[in-house]
Amino acid sequence: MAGSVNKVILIGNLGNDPEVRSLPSGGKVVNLSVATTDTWRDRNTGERKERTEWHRVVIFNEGLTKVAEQYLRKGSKVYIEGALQTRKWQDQSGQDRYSTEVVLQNFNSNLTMLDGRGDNEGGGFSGPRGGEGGFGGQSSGGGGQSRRPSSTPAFESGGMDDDIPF
Amino acid sequence: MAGSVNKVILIGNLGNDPEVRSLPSGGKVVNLSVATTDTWRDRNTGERKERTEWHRVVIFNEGLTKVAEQYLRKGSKVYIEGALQTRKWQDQSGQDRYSTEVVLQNFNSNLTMLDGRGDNEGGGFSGPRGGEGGFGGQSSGGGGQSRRPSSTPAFESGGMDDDIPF
Amino acid sequence: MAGSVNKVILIGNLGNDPEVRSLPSGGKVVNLSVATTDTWRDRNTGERKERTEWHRVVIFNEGLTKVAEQYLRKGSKVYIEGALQTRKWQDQSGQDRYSTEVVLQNFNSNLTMLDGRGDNEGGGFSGPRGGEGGFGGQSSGGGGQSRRPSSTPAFESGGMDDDIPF
Amino acid sequence: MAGSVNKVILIGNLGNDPEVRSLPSGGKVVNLSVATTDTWRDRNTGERKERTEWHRVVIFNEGLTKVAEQYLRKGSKVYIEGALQTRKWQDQSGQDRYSTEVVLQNFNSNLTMLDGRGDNEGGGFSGPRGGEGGFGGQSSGGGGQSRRPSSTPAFESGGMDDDIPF
DNA sequence: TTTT
DNA sequence: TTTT
Repeated sequence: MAGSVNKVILIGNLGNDPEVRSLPSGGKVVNLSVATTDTWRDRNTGERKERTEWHRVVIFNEGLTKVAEQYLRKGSKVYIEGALQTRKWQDQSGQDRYSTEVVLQNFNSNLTMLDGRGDNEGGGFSGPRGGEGGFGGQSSGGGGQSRRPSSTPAFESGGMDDDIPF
Repeated sequence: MAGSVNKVILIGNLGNDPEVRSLPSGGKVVNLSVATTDTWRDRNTGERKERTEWHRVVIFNEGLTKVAEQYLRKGSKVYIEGALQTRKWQDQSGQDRYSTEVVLQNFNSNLTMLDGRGDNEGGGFSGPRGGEGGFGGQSSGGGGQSRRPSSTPAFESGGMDDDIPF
Repeated sequence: MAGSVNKVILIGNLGNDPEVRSLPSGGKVVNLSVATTDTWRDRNTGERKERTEWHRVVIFNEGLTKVAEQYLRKGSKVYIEGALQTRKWQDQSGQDRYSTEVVLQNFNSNLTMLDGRGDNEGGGFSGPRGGEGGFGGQSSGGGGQSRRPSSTPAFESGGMDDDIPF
Repeated sequence: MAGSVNKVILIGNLGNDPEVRSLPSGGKVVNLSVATTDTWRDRNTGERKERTEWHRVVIFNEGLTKVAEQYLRKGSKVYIEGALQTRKWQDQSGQDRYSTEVVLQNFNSNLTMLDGRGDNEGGGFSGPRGGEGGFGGQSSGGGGQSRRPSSTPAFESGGMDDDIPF
């Protein structure tokens, strides 16, 4: 159909290091688990509420898989732009199951690291962005994750949820 | 967590009439099934490919449930802005299952009908939009589905503006 | 800088036919004037208010200039995704002036026609989209402005899909 | 008009402290100057290029003016969601001039601070977000700009997160 | 004027 | 200048 748009925009933190898999074709696929958290005050009681949502993100775009592999780590804050896709699979009993993922496949995807350096003393970094001369995917990598592995954190666990479907 | 964004933007068509359910609270929930379709040319064969994605949309926002119920029908083209949410449920065998939906619950949601009138003879229409005086959700409904022309409301025309800078 | 996002999303109507200019380089630039209108009810008086905003859109992306030139006309409804850019120029008295435009230059841009056919009896339609095999810009063109019926491209009908997973 | 969308999404840094002005009505308006930067490699020379765009952002939304005033400072990184608006004014010579701004006025706006703490010694952090019980605008404020340590809000500390399921 |  |  003409006139279709399918876009997801997320800003959140990685729950784990990126999972990188190699494809037979030689390419790579990267899976991210990204948390977004809404907090609000209960209209009646006034108490602070919180709900964390976990998003399964799959990166096929070549430039973006590199950014993810090199710069992202557990705890990294990212901006993600992709498309919703529901994949069908069979569970062990042969039953049909569905998983919905945020897919970064084409040029109309984006992955940008939002973590500044914790210890921003002068250096800096600016990863490759597929700008006017780009390669099919805008990307921007941020530095400094590997330099502070021990301080990874920083994002608050909201009551963890057992209910995660993937 | 602070600094979180969870946003989905869709433009697509309804695969069915909206499903409206009443809640014990007196409120209503509306479910939509929205199709988006990507088409592209195969890099190698050059043939035209197409993939349709179906999105489950759930509307809790009161203003938007009204718009959906009144104006949307099977085939309607809509602009939707909501958030990704994965819900856990049990299937008949008691097994955990998960469904990911696009939820329109809060002010930061939007539902706009994009169908002009197929036979644009006369009426016009501009539904309620929660603008500056809004009620917690921006909405704009359009009439003119040819299946219910008689219910197309006729609003007045907007005047021209001299102040355009180009 | 890393970690930057500059994105504009518009759905509106063209106030005029697209203005196409050829560049010395052989490329083309297309300018669109796009109107978006907000309507709301005055909080106090309850009367209906309306404000129309005009947006200057500039298309450099090659695939999208073609879509604009071929399919868009005065009145066309479009979905646009681009970036904000402010350009400096000198007026006749040599004074500096600034114009802010929505620029569609790179892959991270999109232009999709949202007009169904005015006389939508039967045919569907599916324009070219720069999908996985795209050329640096997602695009979807639609025909059928009633003002130029003769040039309406005849694309095949996209039928409804049985594969709905819910 | 129905079927209109006017949305701007920015992630960038403040070039200056927010400018806060009080209105006769008792309300406040906050102006931000936000930079976004695109970097790319020149297709021919291969050298790194950069273009910084400055955006004028105007916040009328009450909840968001508070967030801006309390938490944002020169250098802060922010996520902004608003609408494009062009304003007409007269320069000293009485000539018409136009300024295009990103306006955060209604519920369909958002302002979220993206700066983690520069010196991440201590805690996590979670600012207020106008969720389901919000006041007409989603907001998230973050503290910890090192330039005003004394005003760093003391939010509860986030624990380490062993619980992430994937 | 920011940031990298 | 559009559209409703």
